[in-house]
Amino acid sequence: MGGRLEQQKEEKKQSLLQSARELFLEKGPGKTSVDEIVRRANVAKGTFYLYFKDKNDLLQSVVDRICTHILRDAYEYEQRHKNPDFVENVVLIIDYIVEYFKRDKLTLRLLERNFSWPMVERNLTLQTDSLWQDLVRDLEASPLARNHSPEEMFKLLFMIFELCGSICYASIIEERPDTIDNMKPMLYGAVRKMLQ
Amino acid sequence: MGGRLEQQKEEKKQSLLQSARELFLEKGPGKTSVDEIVRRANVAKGTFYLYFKDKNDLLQSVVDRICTHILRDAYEYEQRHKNPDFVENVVLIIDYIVEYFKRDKLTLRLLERNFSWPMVERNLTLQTDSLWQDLVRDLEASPLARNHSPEEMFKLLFMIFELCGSICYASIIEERPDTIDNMKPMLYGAVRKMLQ
Amino acid sequence: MGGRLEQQKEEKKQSLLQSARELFLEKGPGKTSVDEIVRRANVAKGTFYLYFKDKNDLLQSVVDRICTHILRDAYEYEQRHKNPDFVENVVLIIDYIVEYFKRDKLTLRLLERNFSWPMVERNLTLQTDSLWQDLVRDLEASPLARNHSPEEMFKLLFMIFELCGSICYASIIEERPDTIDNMKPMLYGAVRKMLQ
Amino acid sequence: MGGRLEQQKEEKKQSLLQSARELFLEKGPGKTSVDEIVRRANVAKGTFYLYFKDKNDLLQSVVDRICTHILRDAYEYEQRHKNPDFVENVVLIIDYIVEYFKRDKLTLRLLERNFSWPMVERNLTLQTDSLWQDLVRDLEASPLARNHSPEEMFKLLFMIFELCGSICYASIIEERPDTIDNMKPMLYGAVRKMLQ
DNA sequence: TATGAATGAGTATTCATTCAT
DNA sequence: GATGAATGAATACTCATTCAT
Repeated sequence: MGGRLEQQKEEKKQSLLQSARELFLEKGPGKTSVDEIVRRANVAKGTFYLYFKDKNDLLQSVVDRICTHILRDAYEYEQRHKNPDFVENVVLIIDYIVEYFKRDKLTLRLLERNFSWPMVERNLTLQTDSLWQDLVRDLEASPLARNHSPEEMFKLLFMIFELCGSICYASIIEERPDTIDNMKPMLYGAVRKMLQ
Repeated sequence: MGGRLEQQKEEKKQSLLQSARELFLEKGPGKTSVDEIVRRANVAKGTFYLYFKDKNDLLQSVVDRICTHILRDAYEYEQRHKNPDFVENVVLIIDYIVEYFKRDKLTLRLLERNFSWPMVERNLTLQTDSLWQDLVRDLEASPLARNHSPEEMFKLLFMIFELCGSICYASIIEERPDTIDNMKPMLYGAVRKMLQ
Repeated sequence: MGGRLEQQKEEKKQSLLQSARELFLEKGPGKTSVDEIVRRANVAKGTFYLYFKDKNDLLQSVVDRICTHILRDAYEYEQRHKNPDFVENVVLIIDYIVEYFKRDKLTLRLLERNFSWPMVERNLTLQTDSLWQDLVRDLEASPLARNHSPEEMFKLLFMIFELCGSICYASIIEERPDTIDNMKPMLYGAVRKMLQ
Repeated sequence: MGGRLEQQKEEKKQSLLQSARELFLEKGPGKTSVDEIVRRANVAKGTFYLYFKDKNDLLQSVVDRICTHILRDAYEYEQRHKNPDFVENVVLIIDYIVEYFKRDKLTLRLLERNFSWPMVERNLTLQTDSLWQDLVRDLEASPLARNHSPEEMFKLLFMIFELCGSICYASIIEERPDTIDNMKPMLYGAVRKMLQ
């Protein structure tokens, strides 16, 4: 009993989310109308407002999902290439993200500089997710933890991610002050120094 | 060199710029209409398009002016408090900017994370301005210059400013991940490490 | 006579009526959606249409009930304060209504100028209700009945109630052309003259 | 200098007013969209908002004009059929209005019970208009003026007009409690009594 | 140069009603 | 009887830009 209806509802929501993501990437959220979204999702206009408060609410959901996805992949990547040095593991994560945005400029443009601490933060804090629990464990086991409280370490990571987001946007989207490939050594250098 | 006329034209442009700045700060550029701008500037609608290509062009000008202003003040502040250590002079500049945004959240909100390397960059490169020529001279005279090419040093500074802008926005506007006062030690620590 | 079921149905209807009345008073019928009504009544959307043809039907019912209620109270009041003069008894009823609306502007606003002869009229005509039968008996026994047919007397009363509704609305809601307290003497004077 | 542009502007406004009046009469203000109004007026959507704050503002203007027009005609009619008795002159005005609404039910429906004291009142008070100045003079010269202050007399007239509006609406539109022709004697009787 | 009237495309959101379960 | 998900028509209003004067 029961599943059918719930399932159909979930499908509609997913359809909306999917269509919106595509259109936001193609034309930007500002230039995307609710009309287009529902048309592409094959859903009635009113249905949209059954699942989302307004266009911004939907945008938020889309961005959240994208960020979560990227971060999860980044962490998995780090797990697969793990090495003994904590600092290098962080660089690994940053590098994954940089490479991701190099391949997917559209997403970077959508996220603008807003990449994701909302997400990271929430995940780190809630720790509902075993992936992040592991990351936290790694953090706390790192040599850095000797000189820093957990809170300080979070702030440090926060700064690193903000820096990463800003530099990606500036260099990949605007080639400012140079291409990302020319910025990478300096960026990673900065990350390493910050974690000393 | 028909002074009178030129002067009147300049006044209109300034008036437009001034009104726009006020309104952008009060309500954000998105919620400010060209109509309101010209009304406040006491200028006819059509006149607007004699001086600016479109609303975005105007926004750009407003932001440029604000950034230039802040940076100039920051540099002057640094000149007045100069000390022998190059790194600490950079921290001085950053600190001035942070304190400025603490006092003037509205401006920070307007600039968003977009604070201003557009400006700095251009100025540093063009070097039309004696203030910046001095900064460049200082840069090149610093111990850092021994291990870094001028270009690398610019990039390093670029990263520092981006980091500063991002952290100001996150912490001052959204108190994320903490208040700016609690973030400051970490931020300045990061800056110092990056310049080692 | 399956009491239980009938009772539950009646409860739903009452609940709908009650919620609607509250909302109509608070926000006006135009600004009240069926959605809100059913939500407040703890009833499913579809259920609404089991009990009422549409929103207007419900509004009609609400207004009817309110008018019936006020008129019943007005008549009871008159019965308690009865005096030998028929004209003064009518003034008593009018005064009760005026005072009621003075206390309850929200209801007056909902009724607008539409106060209620729909109700009175119907009741007087149908005479299903012993209260009104008494009023009619009083009417027919009054000195006025000597010069007027019963029909004329109804019309006269109709006019008096319409006048009362209009003046209440104008003076209580809009203080036009003056406050109700300043209008009262003139209004009651007019009523007395009309009944001469 | 001059006229041409102002004239064109006035024409647009008139066109809007005219189209709106037609549509409001045909379908009611609620069922008339701004779209339809501008289409019929051959004017762009935005132009509408150059001349009127919103649909309600326009409705207000339309109603004002109609009321002014009817009242002016009523007064002129009275002037043409003037007789020595003040009371009968008032009845003349009321009768003109009743007959007008008998012929033009659409307008009555549009006005609903809201006929027009806004207008009368304003006109009487402002007295910018010689027609109304005459009416006021007549009022003050009438025998009634001996027992009543000017203010009381205005209130009395106000009540008479409200009664007239209510009874017209009820009897002409809804035949409640009877046709207007059957109500007329009673209505005029009431007016005469009220002015005694 | 300067004006400001005119434009009309563009969009988010609401809501009464239905109907499959 | 009861539900509540789905519908999609309907609508007011904004605003950047142009162009005749």
